[in-house]
Amino acid sequence: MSATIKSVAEHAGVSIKTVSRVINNEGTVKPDTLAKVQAAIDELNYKPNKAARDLAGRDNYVLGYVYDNPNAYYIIDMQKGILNECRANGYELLIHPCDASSRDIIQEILGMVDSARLAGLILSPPLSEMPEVLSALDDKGVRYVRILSGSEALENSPPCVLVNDFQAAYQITEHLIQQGHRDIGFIAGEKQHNSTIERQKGFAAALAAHDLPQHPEFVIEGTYSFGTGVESIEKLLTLPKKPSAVFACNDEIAAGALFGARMRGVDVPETLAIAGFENSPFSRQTFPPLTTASQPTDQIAQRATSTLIQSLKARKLGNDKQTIPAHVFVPELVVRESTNRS
Amino acid sequence: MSATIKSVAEHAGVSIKTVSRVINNEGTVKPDTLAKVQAAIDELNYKPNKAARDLAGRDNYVLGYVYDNPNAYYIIDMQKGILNECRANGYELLIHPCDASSRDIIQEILGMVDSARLAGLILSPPLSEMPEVLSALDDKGVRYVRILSGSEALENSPPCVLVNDFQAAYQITEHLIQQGHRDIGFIAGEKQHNSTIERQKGFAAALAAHDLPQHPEFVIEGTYSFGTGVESIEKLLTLPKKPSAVFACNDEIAAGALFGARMRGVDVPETLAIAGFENSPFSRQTFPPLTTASQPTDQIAQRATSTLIQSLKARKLGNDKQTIPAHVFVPELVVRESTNRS
DNA sequence: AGAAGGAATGACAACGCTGTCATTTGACTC
DNA sequence: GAGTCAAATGACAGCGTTGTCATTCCTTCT
Repeated sequence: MSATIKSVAEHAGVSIKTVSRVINNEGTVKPDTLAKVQAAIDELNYKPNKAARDLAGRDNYVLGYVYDNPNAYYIIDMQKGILNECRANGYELLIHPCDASSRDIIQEILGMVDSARLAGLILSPPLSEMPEVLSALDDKGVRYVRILSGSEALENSPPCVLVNDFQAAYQITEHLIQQGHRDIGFIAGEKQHNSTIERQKGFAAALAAHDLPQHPEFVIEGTYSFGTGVESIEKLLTLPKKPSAVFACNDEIAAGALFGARMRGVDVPETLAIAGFENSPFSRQTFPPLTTASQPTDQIAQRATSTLIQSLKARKLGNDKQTIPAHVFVPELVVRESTNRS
Repeated sequence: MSATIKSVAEHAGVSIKTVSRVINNEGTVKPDTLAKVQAAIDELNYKPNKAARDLAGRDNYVLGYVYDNPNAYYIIDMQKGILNECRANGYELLIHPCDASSRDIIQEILGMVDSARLAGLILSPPLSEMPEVLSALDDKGVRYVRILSGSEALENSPPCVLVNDFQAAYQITEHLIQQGHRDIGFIAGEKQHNSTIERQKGFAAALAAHDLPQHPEFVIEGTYSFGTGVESIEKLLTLPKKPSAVFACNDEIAAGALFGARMRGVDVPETLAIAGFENSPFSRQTFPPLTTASQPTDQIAQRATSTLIQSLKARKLGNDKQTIPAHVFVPELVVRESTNRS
């Protein structure tokens, strides 16, 4: 059906191998030969057969994105960013949603890497933070890049991209303080997630920096879900001394908190200010819209992918020991009506 | 690294080809040979190399999902359903978000099919409703399954799975009428989408069936977006005669309408009832939660995928002319507080 | 017991590409 | 103008599977 490398070679009057060199940008082809080959490729509308490349070559142009995250907006943005970078570099993407709490999650991932001969994996939280998964991948020699919460990568760690949740949470909290709030509640996501930990640290640090007391009873543990928001606000608003503002660990919790406040007839932001985190689309669609921290998920994903591809290339060229510096993203404060008592 | 078919063959004391027969369930293997081979496969933890299969075989175990849809929840559910079926049948999935309005969308899709040697494509709206895309695929002989709005498939059409938007919209409208509403607004999505057309027809049919007048000024055209909801409600609420209920073409529009109503201080559902469509997660997360029609997106996707795989098998066996009957899904009415003036 | 014929199995080429290594080309030196 | 050497190109095997066709093994029938 479609043109093969052989037909291109004949068309251009060169050997198959030379065409292969052109396709792979090996750089050792004379300019006019290159032009001839390019012309033939264009004319025949030739596309390399991925299966054949994968089979013949050492390296395989397929990346995998493994995730367990109920947040549809996050996943879609991740996919978008990854795909952008994949397309630019001739890679394909296999997606693999999974259940991180499943007993044989490791076998599942390893099996997938094996059967699809993946070149590398992109890992986002919570999978990127599970030591047993990482060490299984290390043992097998599977390349991967991690996206995770933090501000500094460990020495000699596998490549990663960081999101500075601490700083962003600090800023959000500081914004609430500047609005005059002194009693600020905190609603946490899953407490084993780094993002939760970092955000809570940022929150506490901002309070401390402004000499405000920490109220343990103002900190509610939960999950990254709407339901947690609803329930937590219930708890906070029935306290003898109530907070006047709440920082929710993500927008979904914040939306739940907003819902809960409304059910109890509490006005937002007049009586209670609510801030979220993530800048997901619905932070703009609640009433009132949510103050939040904007996390450029697609850019983070794209950066992670380019980092992975870079590390793959480094390995191919043999300089495997080279460490790729981790890029750090800092989510930006976005102020909207939910905290704006003007 | 990983075991090859050859090692399995040696381990089991049979030929490579026999192992291949086992892997592919060809059924012409004696039970005890089969058991021996299976044991060897399990013991060596052998996984067939996809690239090699794709290269050697006629058929390729990779499906593609091409979509252009801003609705993250919809896409994630689609992916989930497709992947379920893919895994059950040993297929891989390549996802390809794209811009349906792009000039060379057809070349883009064809190129993707070519270079990844896709076995078949899954198409959801709006791509599944674009004649130029479909005929390009037909010309190229690319197999695909469509998901689209309707209640009956055309004769001899390529395989598809239908969603009966008409009937669901009829039910929602009837529900509003039963709540005592006589002046009901309608906010449409993109008017070229079949789903919009069918939902509007269902709406009109229900009004007619209950001898209610059609108010053209109550019908607002827009897009499937939050913004449309906000703007449309503005238009409807400034009419000399206002509707007492609104049927929005999807949940996102409905959420926007709710937002708009709230901005104008209009109580929902007391003064204005609002219904959406889709049962996306945030229809449960607005205040008050939205009445809607539940569309089992992941099941629809799974069904579409199994239909595609079935049609692929049929072609392989030569009985290509066999038409696979289209399955019809009817979204179910879900009543929540946004229309419930009790 | 031998023939016949279908079921089960195997040998081998082929799929389209890349890696290795050999060969050719051409620029430069003396 | 012959010699040198790097750059450019090519010939060929091999990646792990499946398709084709040949072969072997049974079962059944005469």
